[in-house]
Formats: sequence, structure tokens, C-alpha cells
Amino acid sequence: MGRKQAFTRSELLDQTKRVLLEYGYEGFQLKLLSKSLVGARSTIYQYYANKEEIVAACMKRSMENVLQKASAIDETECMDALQHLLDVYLEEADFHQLLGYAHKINKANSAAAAHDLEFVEQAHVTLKSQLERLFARAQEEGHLNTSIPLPAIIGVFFNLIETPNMMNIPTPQWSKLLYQMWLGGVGRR
Amino acid sequence: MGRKQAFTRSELLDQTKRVLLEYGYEGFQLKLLSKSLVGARSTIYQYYANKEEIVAACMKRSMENVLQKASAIDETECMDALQHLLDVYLEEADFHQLLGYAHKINKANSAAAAHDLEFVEQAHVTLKSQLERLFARAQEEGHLNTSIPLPAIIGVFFNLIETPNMMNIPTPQWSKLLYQMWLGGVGRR
Amino acid sequence: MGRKQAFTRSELLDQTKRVLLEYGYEGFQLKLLSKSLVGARSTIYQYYANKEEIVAACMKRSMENVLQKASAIDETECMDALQHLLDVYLEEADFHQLLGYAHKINKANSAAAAHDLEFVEQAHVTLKSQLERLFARAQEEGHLNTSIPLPAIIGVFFNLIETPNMMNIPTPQWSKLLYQMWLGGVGRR
Amino acid sequence: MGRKQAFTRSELLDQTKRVLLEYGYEGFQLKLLSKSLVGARSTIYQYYANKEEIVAACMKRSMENVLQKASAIDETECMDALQHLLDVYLEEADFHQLLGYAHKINKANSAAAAHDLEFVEQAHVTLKSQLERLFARAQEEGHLNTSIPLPAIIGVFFNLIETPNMMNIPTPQWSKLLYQMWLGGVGRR
DNA sequence: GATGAATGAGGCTTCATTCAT
DNA sequence: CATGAATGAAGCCTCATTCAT
Repeated sequence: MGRKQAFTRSELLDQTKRVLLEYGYEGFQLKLLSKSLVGARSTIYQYYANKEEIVAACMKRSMENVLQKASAIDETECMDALQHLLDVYLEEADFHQLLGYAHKINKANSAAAAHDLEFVEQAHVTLKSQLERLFARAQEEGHLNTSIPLPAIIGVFFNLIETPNMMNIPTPQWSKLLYQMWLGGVGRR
Repeated sequence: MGRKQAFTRSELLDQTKRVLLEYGYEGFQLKLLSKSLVGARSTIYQYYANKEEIVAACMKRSMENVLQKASAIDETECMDALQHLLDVYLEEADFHQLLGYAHKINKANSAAAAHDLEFVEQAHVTLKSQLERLFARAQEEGHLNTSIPLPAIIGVFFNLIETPNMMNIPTPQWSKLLYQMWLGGVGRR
Repeated sequence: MGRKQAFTRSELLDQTKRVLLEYGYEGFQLKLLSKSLVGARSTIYQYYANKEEIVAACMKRSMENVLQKASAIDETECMDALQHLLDVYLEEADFHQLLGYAHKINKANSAAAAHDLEFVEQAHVTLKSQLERLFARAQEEGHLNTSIPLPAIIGVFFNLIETPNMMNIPTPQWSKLLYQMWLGGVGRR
Repeated sequence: MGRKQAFTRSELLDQTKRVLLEYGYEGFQLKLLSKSLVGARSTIYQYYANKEEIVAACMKRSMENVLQKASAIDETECMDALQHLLDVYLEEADFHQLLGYAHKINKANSAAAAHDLEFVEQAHVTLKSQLERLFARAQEEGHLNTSIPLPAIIGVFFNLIETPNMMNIPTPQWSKLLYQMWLGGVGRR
């Protein structure tokens, strides 16, 4: 009963992500959002009570995806696991950037937003501990250059994600290539 | 003698940079800017006609600094030059991020902004050609792993700049460390 | 320096009171308010950060007036004091109605509003204890009909304030007349 | 058999009255109304074409009740009749307050609302003339203090209705008490 | 030149009302 | 009939910019 929905919650979040990435958190406007959806701006409020909730929900969903994929990784071989993890992060590359906006959200405005962000925070901790676990093993097993501080190694690894893929190499190969550069360097062997 | 000058053009640009980096381009507001200056908000208009001009001028100044330092580098040894270049980019690390905002500026609003951005664009080309020149030589001279496409090597090099320096290692050492990881990788040798 | 003010804070509160009384709390709109002031609607925000603060400030001012006048009353003769108190309440008749809106104000929105309302609350207690003090004495001194419960007597006294003055009798006489009716009744003596 | 009826017209008007009294005319919102009814908000439009009509119908119904009760009063003894009239007005105390909103309704929007308000207006005149008739007789028959202007006496009588019944005395006794205070005053006899 | 105040355009959000199922 | 969803008008508030002192 009632009319057919103009757009689904999922479509809404898809566009939210798009607008967020294109305009940044402060540039995220409902006008921009509704322009890329079929209905009126006010229809958005059928799903979320305010801007903050939309952004928080978007982040939560993104985080859920990453978390699921990351936790599905087989950690038997730590170096393989790292390679797979890089795959995951590259597939959901934007999520890294989205996360950066998390602390800008005004939680006072909305309990729902606060709740979603709580989840994001927790998941963040989970991901971080997975990463640290793997790197600790990598170091123990002697895969890493001991003359380089571990935090620096981790930092560069994480930062690989943002490297612009100018040649549009398909993600799996691109991931392998980045991994190779990270581990082996770009210099002549 | 007239009224004391409220703040200098240079102070204005310093704070512009700070606010831009903290809040992003869309979050850049004159109220935030004037809060970190001694005078009134309206005084800003003594120097620049509108928001766009301020941001453009800020970018131009940042670019001038980098350009000057980059062009002072001795290019005799290309690998040394690259290491020095990384020094320069890290010293002015923010400039990389600032540049990302360049295309968001609405040039229609102001000729002065358009003019400044023209300069930035030009300088960008200059820097890029310096980089490409050096990388071409590095490859020719056999310093680089030929199995990796050059654009990927360059991309990773550029992206190093954004690596978070979690341990707050002083910039010169941090630069050396990043260079070492880039060239030699993080794996056991 | 700077431009001349379009309207003073006091004028703003005057009109606030007028609009509140005419349209009620839920009907209080900034558009209506600014229509009765010389400047633009947004100018209001030079004085108060939001609607709630305006209303709260209006109430506080009204309460201050009443409080000052009420506390200046000589309480030597309690029945005289009650007559004077009625004068005061009639002069500021609207304040009784304004107070009714106090609990509707959303304090969560503004600390300043909450603070003003705190004052109003306190003053309310002060006024109430003055009233109870006087009535207690009136009863002790045998001025009141003991067959009527005191709260009923007080209730009717307070309610006199709202009696519409259809003949537009000047306030002092009107006050005396109401007092006379209250104390002596309207029946033949 | 079709769908079960969501709520009756009468339930609708009951809640209308409740919401009106709680939130005032300007605060009367269909969302608040439907929250206290079993069906959907849009179902309201099965009964009335718009907000104004609902409020007008509510007032009309309230007025009809009062009118019926008031016209049933035996006017043989004018002072008894006044006491009975006070009973009636107290039983339907809210109606006095509701009436105050009548002039705020925008009649331009709806013929039906205008029609209902016309009725209310007429009934108001009827009630008023009853009151004036009784008071004229009361004065003629020497029941009232001739030193007090009749309009003032009527005003206070009418205003009694709003006196807050803090002790929650049952309406019939409360009515007698108010009548007694009005006629005989609260002072020592 | 420097300022504080004024302002209108534009964004967020709510709400009466309409529509399609 | 009953409903849930859709919608635009309208209210609040912010912010870049202009103005008068």
C-alpha cells in the first residue's frame, strides 16, 4: 500500500558516498544529493532524520563491507594475508577517505548518527589489530627489513591505497604491483 | 598617522593555509579565518575582493615556494636530485593537498583568482617535467627496476609525501627513510 | 565605528513580546518579528543566536520588571500590600501569559536560553513566596473568610489579572475595582 | 467487507480538542493529531479537507454542547440560573479557551470552515444575550452591588471559569465555591 | 584604512497536503 | 476506504559580502 518508493535506502547511500567523495564533508549538501536521485529533496527525510545521520550511515555501511571482507581473509600465511588485505582496501579505496570525515560529524545532533559512528570506531579498532597482528608476525618471521621502524612500514603500506592508478590497471594486478613495490622497492635488483 | 594595520597580507595567507588544511576547501569560511587574525572580518576585503582570490593567492604563494626550492636543486646526479626533491615536497607537504582544491575554485567570479591559478597550473607543468626528466634519466641510467611501469613508480614516489609521520621523525631523516623504503622496499634484503 | 544599529536590543524585545502575545508561542515567527522592526530578518541574529534565546530574554526582562516592582512594595499592612501587588501584576498583565510559555522553550538548543529561564524560575519562586507570606498574614489577622480554602482564594486573586477590562478603566482604578470585588463580592451588601 | 474504519469522526474531534488545548492554535499539527489516533495521518482527509475545517468543526461541536446545556437551564430564578450557567461553563471549561482561537482561523481556505464558524459566532451571540438577560434581571431584582459597573461584574464572572482548580475539588462543589466567592467576596463577613 | 553592523542568497528541516497502490 | 510515500512551500539559520561611520 502507499506509493512506490522513489529510491531505496541503498541508492541513497550510494549517492551519498559519491557526493561525499566529490565534494568533501563540508561540501556535502542535500541539494547535490537529491539532484542525483529521482525524487524531491524532502523525500530524503523518509530515511534519515538529518544530514549527519546520512553520512554516518554511509560510513557504517562502507565499514561493514570492509570488515566483512577483511575478516574473511585466511591468515595462515601472513604475507599472503597482507597482499589480500591490500586487495580489500583497494576495492573499497574510498572508505579510507570517508573515514577521515568521521570526526567532523556533529554527534550532538543525532543519537542514530552517534550510534553508527560508535560501530565505525569499534570496527576501526578491529581492523587495526588485525593489521598489527599480521605485521608483528611478518616481522617475527623475518620478512621485513629490521632496519626500518615498523610504524613507518605500516604507514607506507596503508598509504599505498591512495596511490593514483593513472594507467587504470585492473585492481587485482594493481594491488600486486603496489605490493611488489612496497616489499621489494622500485630500484634495480 | 592612520590606524595601525590590522594584519599583513602574509599573515592572512598563513592563516588561509591553516584553515584550508584543517577544514578543507568547502569548509573554508571567512569567519574561521578572521578568528585567527587580529582584525575584523571585513578588513580581509582590503586585500582580496573575495574568497576565491584568497584561496588562489594562497596556492600561488605555496607554489612559488616549492617552485623556487625545486628549481634550486642540483640535477647532476639524478638519484640525489630525487632525494632532494622529496625533501622539498615534504617540507611543503601541505601544498600537495592544497593543489587538490585548485579545480574547485570558481574562476568565473574573479579575474585575479583565474590569473593566480593560471600561474599555479604553469608551475605544475614545470614541476612535472622536472620530475619526468629526472625519472627518465634514472631509468636510462639503470637505477630503476625495469619490470615496473614508470608511471607506477612515479605515482608511488609522489604519494610518499602523504605518509603520516606517526613517530614524528624530523623531516630530513623522515625523507631519507621514505626514500629508502621507496627505492629498496621494506622486505628483508 | 561601523554602521548605526538598525534597532536596539530593547526594541527587539518589545516587539518580541507583542508578537508572542498576539500569536502565541508556537505562532512566534521571526518573519513576523522582523516585519515590525526596521531591518532584515537576519539582523536579529546580531543580538540572539536563535529563536529560543529571544523568547527567553523577553521573559527574563519581563520578570525582572515585575520582580523589582513587587519587591519594592511595603509589606507593613498586608491587605494594602496585596492591593499594591495587584497593581503591579495588572501593569505587567501580559507577563502572566508569557510565563505560561516558559515550559515550551527547548532549552537543549541554547545554553543562554536555559540560563535566562533559570532566572525566571527562581524569580517565580520568590514571587510565590511573597504571595504566600502575605496571604498567610491576611488569614492570621482575620481579614479573610475562613470558610473558604486559602488556595481557592489565592487562585481567584491571581486569576483577576486576566479579567478583560472592557470599559477601559484606567489601571489604578481598575485595580481597586477588582480588589473590591474580590474582597467584598459583587452581591448587594 | 472493506477495510476496518480507522477512527471515527468523533474520535478525531476529541483528539483535536486535546491537541488544541495542549499546543495552542499555532501549535496544532496534524502529526500530533494522528499520533493519538489509530490510523494514518492521511486518513484524516477522509473526514475534513484541511486543517482549518477540523478546528472549526471541533469548535462547532464544543459550542453545540454548551449551547444545548445552557438553553436547558431554568431561568425562573435568575441567581439560580447564573449558578447553573457557571456549572455548564465549568464542565466545558476548555470551550472558553477554544473560542479564543476562532478568529485565527483562515476562512479563505475553506467554505466549510467558514460555515462552521458562522454557527459558532451566532451561538456566541445567543449565549451572550442569555447572560446579559440574566444579569439585567439580577441587577433589577437588587441582587448585585449597584456601586460596581455591570460589565465589570460580568467580566469577573466569566473569568472565574479559568481559575485553576489546584485542589481538584469536584466540579459541582468547585462551581458553588467560585459562585460564593464571586457573589460574597473572600473577606471576613 | 579599519571596523562593526546590515543584508540577501542559500542551505537544512518541517509540515500540510496529494498521490498511487 | 485506508495507507504509506512524495512533495513544495515556508520557516530557521549561516555566511559572503557590502555599507556607513
